Amino acid sequence: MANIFDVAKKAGVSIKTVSRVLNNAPNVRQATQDKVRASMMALDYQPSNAARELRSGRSKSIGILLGDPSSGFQARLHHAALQACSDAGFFLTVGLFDESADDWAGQLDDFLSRSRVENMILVPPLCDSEVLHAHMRDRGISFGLISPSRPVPDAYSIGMDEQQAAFDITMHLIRMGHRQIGHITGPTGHVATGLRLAGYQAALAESGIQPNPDWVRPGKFHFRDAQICAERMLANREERPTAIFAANDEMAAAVCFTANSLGLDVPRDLSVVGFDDVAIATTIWPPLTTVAQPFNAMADAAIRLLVNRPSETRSPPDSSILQLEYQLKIRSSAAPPIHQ
Amino acid sequence: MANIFDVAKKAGVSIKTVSRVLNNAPNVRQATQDKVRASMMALDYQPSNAARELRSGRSKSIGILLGDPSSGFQARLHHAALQACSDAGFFLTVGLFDESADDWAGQLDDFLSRSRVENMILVPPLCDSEVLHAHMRDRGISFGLISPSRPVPDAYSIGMDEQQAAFDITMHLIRMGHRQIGHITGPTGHVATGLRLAGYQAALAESGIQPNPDWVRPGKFHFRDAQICAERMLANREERPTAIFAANDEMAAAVCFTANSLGLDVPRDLSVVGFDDVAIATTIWPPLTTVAQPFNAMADAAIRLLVNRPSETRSPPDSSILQLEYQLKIRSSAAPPIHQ
DNA sequence: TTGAAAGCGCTACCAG
DNA sequence: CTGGTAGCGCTTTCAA
Repeated sequence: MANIFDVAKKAGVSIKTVSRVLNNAPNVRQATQDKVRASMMALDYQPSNAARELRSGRSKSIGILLGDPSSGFQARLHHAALQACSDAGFFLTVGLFDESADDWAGQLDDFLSRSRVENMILVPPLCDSEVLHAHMRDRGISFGLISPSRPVPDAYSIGMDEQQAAFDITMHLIRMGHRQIGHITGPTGHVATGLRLAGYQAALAESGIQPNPDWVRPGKFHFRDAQICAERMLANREERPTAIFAANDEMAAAVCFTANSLGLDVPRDLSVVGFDDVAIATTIWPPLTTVAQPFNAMADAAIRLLVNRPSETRSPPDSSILQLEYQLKIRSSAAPPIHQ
Repeated sequence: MANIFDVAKKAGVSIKTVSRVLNNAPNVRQATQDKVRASMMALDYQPSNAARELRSGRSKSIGILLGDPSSGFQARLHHAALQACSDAGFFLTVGLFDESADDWAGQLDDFLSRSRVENMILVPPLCDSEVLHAHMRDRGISFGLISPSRPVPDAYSIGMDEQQAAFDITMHLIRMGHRQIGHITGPTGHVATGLRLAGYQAALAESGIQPNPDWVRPGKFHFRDAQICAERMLANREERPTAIFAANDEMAAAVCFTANSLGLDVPRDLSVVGFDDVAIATTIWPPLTTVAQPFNAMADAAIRLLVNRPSETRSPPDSSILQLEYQLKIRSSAAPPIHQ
């Protein structure tokens, strides 16, 4: 494989000039640049990451810590990070993380030493750990947080307006004509749980709908728990919701499942909406109407901020969360209620 | 961060000796080794991958090409590869691959140039592409194939006995007392489809059960298609299967879904079994009885073979598939039929 | 069994 | 705007 000397020789310049072109340094005449680039092209030149990293001390990898692989949310974020890295010419170095183990800091340290990355992306629930933040600061690691509960000093925080999204999707149901709307929440203690619930409540309030406390139940983000919630909510044939908003897609799938087993057709007899837009939303049938989190945009933003930090954004991260645009995905799990 | 000179100085040896210890080279006295290791420990020394790679030309990364992120199968394999790499002290470099694009060879070349890996793992469907094999051979890349349809010269092939597994899980149903067993197949053209079907048929034959052609239907490995198959199979209340073996877990989930909507309880009125043991198998309720593919063992084996190649297994790969042990996961989606 | 020294491919300092 | 040259941290020949 060709190296920088080959390119320089072919272009009739010094290796330093080739290096400048490679790094988009200023002060290279356009004509020289073109010559160099042509030469690189002709030789199918690819710079050696190892050499660049060794010499510059800067790594072309961005680290991410991932836990539960069966979580659709993490899987989706993982894929988005992969995509974003690839687009930015970086590599993603994944550290498998045991969230249930005690030693979070130790696990982080091991990963940092082994991988030598200097940029990290943290996703929930790790992104809210102050111990982890402190360790990264100590080691001079820059980090981006995706969907943290609150911004963190010296870190880039990226998220979306979850409450507004929950409001919107509930309003979608209301505008279709639903007034009996249930909600299955996430686990207590999880920020998203509160935000999504608040959005749901605000939508009801704004529409003058009296909330029914029996129709708000805790599903812990799990299929099984949500199934039980749905059974309870739908048990009373006289008085049951015509629509259910589940705080994530796995739970929405569970609601569909339960409805079916009670002889209810989705969406004819019951509308169901979810949140996140992960794999299961389009695996099952009917596909779920849900809130699509801007996973790709979030990962892109995180990487761009991390990577452009010294030049473009020369300021240290401000202490706020960069809110990205979510999207309502209208699919077929929700429809107007049947009025008799 | 400490470097090899620091370690050498502290241990009172030359850097060459430290290097020998690092690489488990022979010809280092035990006492010297201990001294060096102690010194490494004390300084919290981590060798620089960049420097090692630059000098030796050998990379600590193993490449993998991944396509459809919503495929539970690929997601599971991805995670297994991550785990195996981490255990072996390697890094996994993922290339996002567009299986639906034409230019497979071009995509591979790009990845290879950019990443500079010299070891690759290929998973279905890429692992069966002869174009890809040829390109890797040309570039001197060693590669391991997971679940290829047939072994490939100069490559390590790893898989499991799919037909036997399909036989086993069908027999599991039969031993519970089922005699009316349906099967939903994968897409035609996919090796696993034929193997799993053959295992199913062999089990029926061995048990003297007359196969019912209406009860074998094509689900293409997709939830939606399988749902339609299940509706057809279960439509006839007089004459319908008491158990269905779906050729993957997503389709088994679809069968559960359909059964529910027809007022059938799983497993009381219908037993359902799947294949693969991916995330959805334990997300839904009841959890699926299924065949657990040895994902972790397959990834481990692939990496071990790739990495130990020069020394341990000095022979080039023999042209056979290393068959690993699968496991029947007995969960609650299958039970004995109710006899009246 | 150990050590001295060369050099992998690149970036960065300092000249010109 | 461009070039010479030192050196990142390690592995590897070659000697001892």
